[in-house]
Amino acid sequence: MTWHKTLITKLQQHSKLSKTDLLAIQTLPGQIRGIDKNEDILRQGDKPMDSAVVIEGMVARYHTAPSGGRQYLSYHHPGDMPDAQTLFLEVMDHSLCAIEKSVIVLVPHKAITDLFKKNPDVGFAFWKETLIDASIFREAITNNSSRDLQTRLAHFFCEHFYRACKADLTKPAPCRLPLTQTQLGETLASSLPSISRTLTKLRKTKAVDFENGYLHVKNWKKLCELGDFNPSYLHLHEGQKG
Amino acid sequence: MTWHKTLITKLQQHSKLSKTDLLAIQTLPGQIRGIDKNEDILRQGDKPMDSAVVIEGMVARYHTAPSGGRQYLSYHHPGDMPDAQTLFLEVMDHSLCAIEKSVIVLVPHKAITDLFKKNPDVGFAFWKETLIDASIFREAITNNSSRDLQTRLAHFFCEHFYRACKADLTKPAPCRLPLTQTQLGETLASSLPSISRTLTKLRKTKAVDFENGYLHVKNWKKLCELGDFNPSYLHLHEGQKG
DNA sequence: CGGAATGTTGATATGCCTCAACTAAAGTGG
DNA sequence: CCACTTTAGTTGAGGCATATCAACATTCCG
Repeated sequence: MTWHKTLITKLQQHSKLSKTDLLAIQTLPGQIRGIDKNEDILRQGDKPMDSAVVIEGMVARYHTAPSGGRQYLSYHHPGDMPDAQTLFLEVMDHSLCAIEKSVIVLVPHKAITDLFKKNPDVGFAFWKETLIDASIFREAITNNSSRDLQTRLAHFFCEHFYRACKADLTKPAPCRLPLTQTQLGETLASSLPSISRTLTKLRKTKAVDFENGYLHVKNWKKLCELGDFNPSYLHLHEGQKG
Repeated sequence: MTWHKTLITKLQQHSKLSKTDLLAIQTLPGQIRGIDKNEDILRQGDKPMDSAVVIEGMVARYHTAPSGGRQYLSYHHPGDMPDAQTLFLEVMDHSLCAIEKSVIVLVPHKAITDLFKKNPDVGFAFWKETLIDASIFREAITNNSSRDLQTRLAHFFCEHFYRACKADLTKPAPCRLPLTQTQLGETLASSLPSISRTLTKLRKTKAVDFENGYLHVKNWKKLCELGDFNPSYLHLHEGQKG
């Protein structure tokens, strides 16, 4: 299977694409690159000439505080283009790293924007992707600002599980989520000990269990309630609005 | 002055547009609407057929918690299109309201996307606008998650002041910021009393003063330090990558 | 097998929330 | 124009969630 298929599958989660559009996407050139665990793909300040499509693994965006601490902003899975904004924003305002050993494809900006000019609907699909991204950021603001830690954690698990299901990444019951508790803390504005204690509390609800990089969702409905989770902000109702 | 000029000025803050593009933008139809203070323009769940351009005043996006509380997500000024995402996302995942008496222009989605198909560079300029939006959301995640309250407040003031200056909204020294302390709290993940106390502390630094809906920046450099503020995430270096 | 990274648990400290009383300003109607 | 009501802001006291520090247990990995 070519990497184009991975990208197309992702776009089709929310956009309808014509035969012509699909063929056009498949003409995109790209250079495959393996990334080690914890390796940076891009750093704040970089001015890349291409954008990455995730093919395997998981990558994350993060801000670096003056103290050196990290604030993780989002996580990305196969089919995602986590630095799509570099198509039009020259300078990276954050960094991009691999959470686990990953594979990406680097696609030159010029090839992408030329494609958009010839096939506007492809451009709209990519645009929609970046708009869903923005919606996820908005939800993260609310999650980290307005919810208590247990709700926050549960919400984060819900989002990850829901997206993984939609992308069909989670065939067997346990869902891969290769994060340390430290990273969960750096995502959810919390400290490692608090994360640990809150995980224990969540475990006792019998709704989820998180251990060794795997998420075991035992009671989805209950987990959604615990996390105040409503998936509408993910906008994955397939194909509506082109 | 027609409302198109307001929109064009905003786009030109970050994108170069050709004569043809400018003329094309000026053919956009739009319906002018006045909005009262605190009136909602759009609510979570709405499926609008047009997008709003702010012409006068200030509007905000917000999430509503189950308890009824608000989390403000962003603030928008003349020239902004705060619901641009509805071009491609059918359902509103948040609400949009006027912070003060405002004027907006409603532009039909169809007219906008038709324009993009004929003039891709105009589409790219709008796209860039939504990408800057996303960058601001990312910064808000970090601000509300990783910084202490005083830094958070100072950063918020920096962002507002910087954007106002770039948009040339702040000819006289005091910069309009028509928010109550309650709203500041609902923006910065804090309570009213904490905001009040922190404002007093900030006042004592002689870097800023905020009162009666006006922001008095007295020492910009110091305020930036207090707020850990670096404007690069606003991507307003005019015309590059246009 | 040994060292590093990760996770658990406890004790203490603290920033901020909540509640509450009060002041000040602004908007409303007689 | 003034009394009344509402909204906005200040300040204080007490309590709680969570940060921080620390010791220990566990797992991972070369």
